[in-house]
Amino acid sequence: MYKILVADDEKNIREVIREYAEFEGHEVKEAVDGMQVVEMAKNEDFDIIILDVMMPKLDGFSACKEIRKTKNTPVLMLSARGEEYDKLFGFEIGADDYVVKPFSPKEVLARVNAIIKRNQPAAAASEIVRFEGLEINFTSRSVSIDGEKANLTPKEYDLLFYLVRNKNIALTRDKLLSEVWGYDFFGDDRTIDTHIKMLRNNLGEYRKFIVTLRGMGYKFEV
Amino acid sequence: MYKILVADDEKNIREVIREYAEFEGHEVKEAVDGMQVVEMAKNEDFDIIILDVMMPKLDGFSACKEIRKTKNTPVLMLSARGEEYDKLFGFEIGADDYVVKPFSPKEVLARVNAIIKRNQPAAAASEIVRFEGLEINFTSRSVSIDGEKANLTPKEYDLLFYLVRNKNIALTRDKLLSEVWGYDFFGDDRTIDTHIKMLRNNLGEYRKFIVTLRGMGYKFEV
DNA sequence: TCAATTTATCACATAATTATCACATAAACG
DNA sequence: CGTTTATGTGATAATTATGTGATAAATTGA
Repeated sequence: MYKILVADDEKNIREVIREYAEFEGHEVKEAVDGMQVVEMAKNEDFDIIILDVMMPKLDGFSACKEIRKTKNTPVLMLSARGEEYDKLFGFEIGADDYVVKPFSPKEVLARVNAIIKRNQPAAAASEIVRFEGLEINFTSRSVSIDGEKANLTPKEYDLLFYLVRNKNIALTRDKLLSEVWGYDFFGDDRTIDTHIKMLRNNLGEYRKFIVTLRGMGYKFEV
Repeated sequence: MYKILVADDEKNIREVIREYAEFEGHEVKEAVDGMQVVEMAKNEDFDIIILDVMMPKLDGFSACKEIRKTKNTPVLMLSARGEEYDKLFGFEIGADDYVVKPFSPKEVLARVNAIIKRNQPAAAASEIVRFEGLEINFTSRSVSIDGEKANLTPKEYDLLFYLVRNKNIALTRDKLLSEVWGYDFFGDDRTIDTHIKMLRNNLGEYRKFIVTLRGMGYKFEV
């Protein structure tokens, strides 16, 4: 069962997707404009967000960009034929896939399933991501650098994994502290800096992926 | 490592895919038209075939159909925007997935990986597994070390078997307790450590396979 | 039942990790 | 430029996690 957020100003579009998705056993929530979908996406974790390109208040592209500032939730774009193909095809705005209207709900759900599967590899398959020579295996809790096994401490793993799971998202020290150290940690902000330092040392040349956001925190940027 | 066959008449398309795929450690062969790809696909076993829709001599749809007469090799279709959407979306011709040009090689490889994983169900577990001189026979519930029968206690067998069945997967103490001891065991976490200790002692030099994941638990790593 | 075996827990030894501090360095700012 | 502020970093004490031997409790099998 997936949690799906559908954003479209046309009621019948939302309904046809809802109907089909619920038939497949998914949970569907709806948004009617770009502002609303951004709001909902920030406050709740969805497995996928389906965004119409043409929406009141905030268009789909901008909504997608806005969402991506805080979450990596997969996004499927819906566009009418002829609408700004280049943006769509370039995947510049960070959408995972798109469907051109008119579509069949079956088609949309097939893509939804494909995207989610791609983003949540089956339990059997190892969950591995790679950035150049930096390979991160979440399943086996291991990291290798140019094929060489890295030896990280527990906090370093936790920190790196969190950064990577939220890659390209700016993370404040507060956010990192509460997510990696736990809400009940009341120590010093600067503790993070030390762990970032150690993580960087362990990552060798791939320390470049960990970028400092002055006055804010850090992010893993690829 | 997968064997990938890329068929496209555009050289730069083939090259961009080859480059990215080889970076991921795959083997890539190329075909420049529909006839050639059918020929190659029939004579050699690939893990996946990437087919452009528009190709000289024989188009991608027909090539796919032709290949499917003799092989079930997964097929990923590449199509330019606007090309016969209906056929594509219907997956009528038996393609496993499709990507619309222009695409990012990353996107293509992500789909390649997804398709291959989907098509290679985990091999049936062999009743006997061997890691160097450590032989584990699940059927007869026995373990031998360099040919010498090891004498494990029931819990040691259970623990070892579980670790091995989940090799290369990080297992928390909680997970081990609930899976090996049972969900209704409410004892001490550290009990595991003692059993790991005894198991290690029994495995001799092959204790190296059992690695401690500090702050987390253990895993069997090969 | 009772001895043998297995299991769970404890206590202590050892090893690894972590948080913090102090100072160095770099960036931002007027 | 000099000042202020933020981040980088080495050192280290304190903390925490794991390894392990001993032992008590539980289970098994004759």
